Amino acid sequence: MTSTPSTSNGKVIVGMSGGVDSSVSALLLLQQGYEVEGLFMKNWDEDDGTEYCTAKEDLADAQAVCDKLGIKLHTANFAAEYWDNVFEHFLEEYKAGRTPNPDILCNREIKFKVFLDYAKMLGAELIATGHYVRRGERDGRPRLLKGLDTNKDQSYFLHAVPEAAIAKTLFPVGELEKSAVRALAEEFDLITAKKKDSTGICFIGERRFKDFLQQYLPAQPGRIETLSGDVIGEHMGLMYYTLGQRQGLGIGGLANYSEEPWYVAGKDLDRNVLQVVQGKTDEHLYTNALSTEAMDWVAGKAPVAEGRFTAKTRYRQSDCPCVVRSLPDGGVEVVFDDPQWAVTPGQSLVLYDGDVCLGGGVISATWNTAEVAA
RNA sequence: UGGGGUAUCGCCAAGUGGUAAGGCACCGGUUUUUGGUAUCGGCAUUCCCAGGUUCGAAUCCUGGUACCCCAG
Repeated sequence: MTSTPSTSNGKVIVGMSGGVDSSVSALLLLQQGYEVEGLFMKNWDEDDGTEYCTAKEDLADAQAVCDKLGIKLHTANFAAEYWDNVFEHFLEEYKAGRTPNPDILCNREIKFKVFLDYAKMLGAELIATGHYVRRGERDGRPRLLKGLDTNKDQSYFLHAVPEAAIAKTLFPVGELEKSAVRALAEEFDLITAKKKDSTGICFIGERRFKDFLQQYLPAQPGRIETLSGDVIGEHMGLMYYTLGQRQGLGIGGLANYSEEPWYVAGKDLDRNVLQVVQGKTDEHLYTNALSTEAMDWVAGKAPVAEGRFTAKTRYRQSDCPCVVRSLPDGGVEVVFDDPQWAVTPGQSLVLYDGDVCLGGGVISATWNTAEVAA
């Protein structure tokens, strides 16, 4: 099957998750002549009573793939770093009533920092991951580009990785469609060929989210109110809900209201009240402007002080045209051409210039402005 | 305890003699490396209870029970 690799291209450590994407990444790098080794990271210790042995299965799959490819698999446990640099911040955000995206931090702090350093220790200058993004170059500098498969593009999650790390990373599947990746896995008889894509927080996995949070953040029940102040339910704690959320509110039919479902439109932290509106198109679910905290620019600094770009406020969203203005504190203010649905503080705004992912920042506030985007 | 009204899935609610709509909620699947969204599927052999009429009733009759409103 795979020919004996010539080592002419140097040594690269592939982050093997036990999924099909990283499996095929390793395969492709071998074919490209790299000296390939794998690393399986375990960054979450299941100390909670519940049993989730998926990590064990993933390791077994990663090992099986490496055996098949004839490469060495290292293992490492970065659980301490994950807890300190990702999870604690995750909990702090939730406590503050916001909705963080831990995987973005995980990429910046773990996969493209701790892992990268670890790879150096193993004698490799390069790492590789199974992300659907591409590394490009413009003006002699490394760029983070969207994956070719627009349906799988994961640049949203990597926007906070600095260009120095991007420069040392290979993204073999970023050039491929997902279907081609699976076909390759099948062709080379990799055990992960038909494995379902993993979801849930990276390294933690799929959970009943409210139950999961409840293990770390105690319940603080309060009222659910309409914007006009009618009390129509009870919530378990504001941190368990996010803007635009429909499921889990437990609001049934009400005599003097329509039959439309209810959505979370806001949180009143002072009164511990969850504010809801009825119907997905309620105007209070839309905002057209936002500000962010200090940005993570892939290139290290803002491309321009002000300009037109496109942006995503959540993963897998289409690119939305907007005007971006830099703020003195390193953040940006963004005004969208069109109103955006349920933009949520704590989540990340990610900016694009065509296929180039410029960077992004955590959304700190949203509002509506009458100001027309230039 | 005089008068009037209502009792159908967890909630809202169709159905007035022909063999239980729909929505919300909830549960499960799909989509998805956050949360969320979206999407598909499941969800009352039974209509407050007990009798009766009828070939046949949630729908008619009788008697209970509960709640609501107006009178006291």
